[in-house]
Amino acid sequence: MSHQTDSYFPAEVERKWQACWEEEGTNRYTHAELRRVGREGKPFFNLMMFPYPSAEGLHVGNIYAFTGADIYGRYQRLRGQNVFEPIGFDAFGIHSENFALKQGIHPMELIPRNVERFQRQLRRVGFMYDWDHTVDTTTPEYYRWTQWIFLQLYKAGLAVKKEAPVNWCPGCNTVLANEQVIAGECERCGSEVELRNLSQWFFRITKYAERLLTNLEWIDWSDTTKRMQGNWIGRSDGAELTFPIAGHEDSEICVFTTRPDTVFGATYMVLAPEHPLVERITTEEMRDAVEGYRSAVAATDLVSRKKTDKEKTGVDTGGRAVNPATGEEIPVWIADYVLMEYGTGAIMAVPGHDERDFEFARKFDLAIRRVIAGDGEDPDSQLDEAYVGPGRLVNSGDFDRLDWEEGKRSITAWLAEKGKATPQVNYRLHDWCISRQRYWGPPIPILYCDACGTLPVPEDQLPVILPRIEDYRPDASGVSPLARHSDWYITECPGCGGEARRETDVSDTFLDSAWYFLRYPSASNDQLPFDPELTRDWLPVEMYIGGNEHAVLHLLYSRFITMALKDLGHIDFDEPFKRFRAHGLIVKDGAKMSKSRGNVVVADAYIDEYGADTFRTYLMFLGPYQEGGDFREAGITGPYNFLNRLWDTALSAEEGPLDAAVEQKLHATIAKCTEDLEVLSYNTAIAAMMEYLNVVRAGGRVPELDAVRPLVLLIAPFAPHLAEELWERLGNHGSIFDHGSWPDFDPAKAVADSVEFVVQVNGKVRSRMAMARGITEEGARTAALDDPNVQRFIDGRPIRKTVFVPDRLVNLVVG
RNA sequence: GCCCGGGUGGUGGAAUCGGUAGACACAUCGGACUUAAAAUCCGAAGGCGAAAGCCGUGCGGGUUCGACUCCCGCCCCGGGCACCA
Repeated sequence: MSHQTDSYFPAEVERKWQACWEEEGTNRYTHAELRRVGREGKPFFNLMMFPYPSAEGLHVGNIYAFTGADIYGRYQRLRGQNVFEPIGFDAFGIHSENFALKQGIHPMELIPRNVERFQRQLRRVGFMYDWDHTVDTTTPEYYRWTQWIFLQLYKAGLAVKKEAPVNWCPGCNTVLANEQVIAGECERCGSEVELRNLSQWFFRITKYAERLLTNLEWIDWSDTTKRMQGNWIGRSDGAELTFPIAGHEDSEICVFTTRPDTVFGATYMVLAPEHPLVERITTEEMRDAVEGYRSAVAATDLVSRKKTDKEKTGVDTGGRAVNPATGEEIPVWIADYVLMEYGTGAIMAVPGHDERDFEFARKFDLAIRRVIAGDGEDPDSQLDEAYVGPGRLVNSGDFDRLDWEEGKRSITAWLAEKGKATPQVNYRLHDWCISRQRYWGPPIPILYCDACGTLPVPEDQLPVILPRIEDYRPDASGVSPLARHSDWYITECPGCGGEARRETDVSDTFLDSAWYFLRYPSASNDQLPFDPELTRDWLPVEMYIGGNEHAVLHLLYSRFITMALKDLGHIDFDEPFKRFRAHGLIVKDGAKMSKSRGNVVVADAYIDEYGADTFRTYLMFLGPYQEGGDFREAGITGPYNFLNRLWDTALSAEEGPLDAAVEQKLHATIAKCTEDLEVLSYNTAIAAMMEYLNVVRAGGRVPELDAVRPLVLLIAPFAPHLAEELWERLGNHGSIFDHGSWPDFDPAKAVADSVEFVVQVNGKVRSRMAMARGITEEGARTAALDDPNVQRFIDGRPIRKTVFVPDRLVNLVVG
């Protein structure tokens, strides 16, 4: 029995410390503590993206993400920060609902079951979660405030109902936000998305487009994430130009262009088939053709409409517009390559300098005119394809010879003077459609009364409870299953006391997650969504770690909601997450893990066999955290052996002075780990600790206690249970995370006295020799010349030049 | 098509203000311990070569005393965007 206590049994150690953390409240704050620490301490809100609690249980991908975030939190805690690390469950939404339908279990039963299982699994991995501050978006206590946020936006005019062409998924029987449509398909079920005109609730995120974009310049986020958001917002600078319509002096065609410098080359125009002016400008002769084309386009779904590889189609309306620069009359066509939803739904076509227009002009034999000449081209150089590069203006009247950039400004100013141009900025970003014709979400808190019109549900009547209904399966009607329950949707009008109908759509699950970080500190507050004092002290979030798959969905929406709440006076910061870091994806055999591929790694078996500490360390050792890595079963024994050796070393260590070599390596290791943890370079930090342990144990020497004690702290963020146990066995009391602190290092001691010096002859390594740190060029050169092998390669030739890199190398250039 | 990220031993990966390529680990091989095996410990190892040495960081050029690192031109893989005017 006695030998047992000297061996590392992860299961035992982990059980012990998880129970201890639970009992002692090591990772929990009481309400009073949260308040006090927020006010007086060093509050550090360490956030990770809360999971969707699927029925399959915790995924290795989740564990990978959370482990990296937990390590960062534990590291900050050892550095003396008061770390608040909560977790919650994002359990509303189509995904849960579809799964519930498939299983035939009501989501109100399924979800709590999943959440419970997730909690159990999360505890096993040893995360530092404050289980007293958790959220579940499906509870009325939470979605009451999701509805409250909707109402605040509604009152501010940021939530509006409008009829619009929307993405309709025939598989899920609901609308989707643009962000949820991937290459024309539903990101959930893969069905081809259709276009439907429906009345929907939108959040006017486009009002914030510019602010969402410019703040990207200063927030401390992963570049990849910022770039994706920037592209998504898609600002483009140009001008709106007006083209009079021949024979209709009372109306004109307005177009958006980023190339006003090419207006002299606009030889025709194209309207989107849905454009309201089509009716007016179409001539009698063309009417049949135009109507035919319009109905054909209307019958086309969004997917094929937006395909770029199909041949261009279109019809001449017979109408003519006047090019405001040249005064020429040019034909007006309609074509489906012009989209109603972007810009003004109309373009001036410049076939000489736009690939799409070029292709169209070629097909329909429309005039192509060069107005930009690149290097080596003249005004008459033939155009075999659209020239979209830089150059100088040609065939452009008084503007000839101007550089195109200058041309943009000059022509816009010239046309503006004539009332034909306005500088204009456009964004690719669309308003956020938040209504869903589904069951499993928070009902949108709106009432319709025949007498009073559209009314918000009074705040004191929140939450609007999602009723338990059994027939929650959606149909193709375009209305929510809740609309089948008049006992629920018929209610009393708060305005006139008469009969009112509830809005039967529920809100998008991305609204639930767009504000959950505000809720954590105030998770149990039933008076307010977020306590003003706690919010002031704990927010914005110090560090947020999550996947880049949410770069343009969750992260953009969260920023928008935060800005809106600030403008409405509820919080005093613009940006919710001071730092955001995207982690990589963990894959298996080079492919994303998925049930359909059958390559999902189940964590439980590995934790059973090796323990959570090994599993955590292994995941972080796979590769750079921010790049992800390939899960290979074999590799796990590396970290496992390392932790075992650490255990044995710690328990066999003795009191005594440190060897010089060990001391130097110790300081170097602390320095390296500190640097690496700051930037989430976990794999190299682990490698440094392994190297250090190899030095401590080299040649079977007896390890010193002073060599081991700091290492226990360095490993603590990775292997918290093991660290606690060793900390205790080394004679300490209480949790290492409360009583230990991250070790300091002395930069002077981190470098060795002797360095291995390289001698090169003509840039090739010819010798290596140990030299004293700080050796002079002369000293190094003399030593180098003493070396017979170096002499052999110099071969009696004169030394033309000596290159000296202090403490690294000397290169003798001969010949 | 456009914008990112990446191509390094048998494998995962280290090292990029230009300065010892392959740290650390996996797998492999050899040794110790064991009746034996597992576990553990010690050691070897980029390729070619007996050795000296030569060659080696996706490919082709270039700059440099010196290039995984910088420049030019390509190829391949992963991600994002895409008739956005």
